[in-house]
Amino acid sequence: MDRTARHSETRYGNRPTMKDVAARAGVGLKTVSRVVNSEPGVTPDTERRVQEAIDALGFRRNDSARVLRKGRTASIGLVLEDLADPFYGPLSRAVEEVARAHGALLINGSSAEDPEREQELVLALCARRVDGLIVIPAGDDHRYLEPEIKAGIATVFVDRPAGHVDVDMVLSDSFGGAREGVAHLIAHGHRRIGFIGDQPRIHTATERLRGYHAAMRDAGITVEDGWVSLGSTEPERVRAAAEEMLSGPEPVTALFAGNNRVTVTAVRVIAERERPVALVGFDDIELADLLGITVISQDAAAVGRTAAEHLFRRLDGAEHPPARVELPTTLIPRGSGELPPA
Amino acid sequence: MDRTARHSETRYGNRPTMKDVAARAGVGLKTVSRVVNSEPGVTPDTERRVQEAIDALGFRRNDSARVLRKGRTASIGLVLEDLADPFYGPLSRAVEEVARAHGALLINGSSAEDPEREQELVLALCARRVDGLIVIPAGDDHRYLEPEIKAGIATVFVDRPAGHVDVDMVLSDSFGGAREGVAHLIAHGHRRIGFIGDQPRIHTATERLRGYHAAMRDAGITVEDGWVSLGSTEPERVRAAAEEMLSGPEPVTALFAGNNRVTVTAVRVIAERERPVALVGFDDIELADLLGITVISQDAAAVGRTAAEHLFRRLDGAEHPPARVELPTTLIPRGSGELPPA
DNA sequence: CATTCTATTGACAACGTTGTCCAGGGCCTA
DNA sequence: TAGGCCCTGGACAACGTTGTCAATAGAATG
Repeated sequence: MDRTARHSETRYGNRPTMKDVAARAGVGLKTVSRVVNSEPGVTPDTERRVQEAIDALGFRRNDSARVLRKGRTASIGLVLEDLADPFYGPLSRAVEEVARAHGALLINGSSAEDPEREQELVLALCARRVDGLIVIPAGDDHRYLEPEIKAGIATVFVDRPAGHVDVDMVLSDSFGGAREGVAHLIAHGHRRIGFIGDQPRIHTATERLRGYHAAMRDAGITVEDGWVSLGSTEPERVRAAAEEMLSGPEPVTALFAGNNRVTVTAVRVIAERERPVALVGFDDIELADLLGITVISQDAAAVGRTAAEHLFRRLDGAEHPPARVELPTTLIPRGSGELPPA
Repeated sequence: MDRTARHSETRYGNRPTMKDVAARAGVGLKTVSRVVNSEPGVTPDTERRVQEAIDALGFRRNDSARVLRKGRTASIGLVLEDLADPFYGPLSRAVEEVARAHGALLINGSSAEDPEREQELVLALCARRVDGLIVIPAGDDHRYLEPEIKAGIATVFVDRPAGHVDVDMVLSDSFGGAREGVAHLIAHGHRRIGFIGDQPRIHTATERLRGYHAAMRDAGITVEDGWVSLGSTEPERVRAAAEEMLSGPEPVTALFAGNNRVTVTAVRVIAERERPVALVGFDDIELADLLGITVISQDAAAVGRTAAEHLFRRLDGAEHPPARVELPTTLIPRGSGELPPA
């Protein structure tokens, strides 16, 4: 028994290869390759014989080998925070659609807001030689990406900017959106307005807080201690923060929620209270219309689509310097943001 | 200029390989491989020299080549219906977590309920030689998978059964859940109950309908024409169906919604009406507690986790015949299902 | 000091595909 | 009928990695 046979015995599955197809069809290896890739230069008769052999053996081209040979994988990587978050589902789906239109597959990974896990995922994707990367960063230093980018892996950052590397970015106007939302509350008579947001190391969280402060300053309102709370978006934490702001002798009369998860918890807390509390949330939520929740909406699908289109433009050879796109947000009044101060 | 050089010029990116690292470190190719894979038998000094070369060149192992050599890709494929659907986000995330625990990456694809697209995706994943597949089928004939399964690609079907192939399946108890939900409405005094579900070619849709019929039969109620509507879950279609059932001289007093998308639209339609209409929906929805919607809940994360664990058990060598797991559902009463008939 | 043993290292083939190039056969033209 | 050309098909190398095996050097042993 020669070495090859011994080895093939231990292999898993043992699928037919082009060589097997060629043998069965009585043609050369390259001819099979030509048929599989619809290359010209094969007589209809030969093609038929090859096709029959392919069907009979259940042959399927091994894309790993193809990738190795061609250098391109026709796949892109998407690293986001949590696929289970309703904001990222549509974003991911939009990326997938664009990828599909370009004949590429999508490899997905969730960082769970952990910078180390983000890096681990990104590098694993690079080792797979994905053609491009779309990253919603968890960390704030992405110098580890430099060799990858230099090596030609196109990269687009989404939702939050990249740290210390010069790449394309697609962001939502967090600052402007939050400012508009808070100004909306002020326009409806509120002056004591609370802000509950995500952890301060997350860029969008601080941007939205900046928008809050800007709106307050514009209205000449001094933000008091205890009106602002940044931290995890765990329901318990948010609940505690909200209840704190809504209690005491001089409670806030309105809340601005820094993202969809905060909004959900805020709605619950407010629903339990007697006194009405105005609320504007960043990010739209399903059924928010029925609950009458006023939100600052960002179009997750549009963000994903834009990012993916940028990426593929790069892959198709676009050479312009890295661009930073900022997508606008929309205020959708539905009632909760138009309540007067109690 | 020789052929190699000419070719490498046209290559994209041109990353350093182990050969380059070896040359720089002044060692043999295999020694680099050993260092990269933490294999034993390398002196600390050599290892340091290699590591320096790796860092200096920004080398990253090419996993495509590795896969080709080793036969395993350490990646699994997940084909579902629509990543943007809130039911699939948590499912997908759960699969990802299990995959991560096994050191595998997840490749994702949405079939958009199109059987052809499902097949296309599945075969593309097979060509990538994913180690395993988790499929939420759109079509009802999966014989095209036979060569793949025979070739050793482990496969688990989720949410809906496979057609004409014998594989592992993880399902929710659609029949039992729907039956329980409808019985719940009957127990609260309803007899005229409408059922709005997904397209009849989708297995869960017919199973849930079967559950509806069973509950009605158990209660000795004859289902009248016009109480049942299966079709697309587009809001317009569902809205039309609901309004039809709720109009006329003898309207239904309660609705059973066949999935989350139907529920959402049903809630909207009911909210617009004066007369209260009872509602039970299949699948839980975010904020359903605040809206007081009674649902039959299936744990999407548990479904995903179970499926992924089955898959990896197979990949680890489990040989038992294909199993069919059915996960139970839970009735969560929140008000809408406990309304008496108007 | 000769000999055996072990630890370290590298040469080489192979994984399955695609790009390059050459051979052979048929056809056309003069 | 000879010469040239085009069309089809196949042999071969290369992609970057890992498994196998052999070679070398140094240590240990007698």
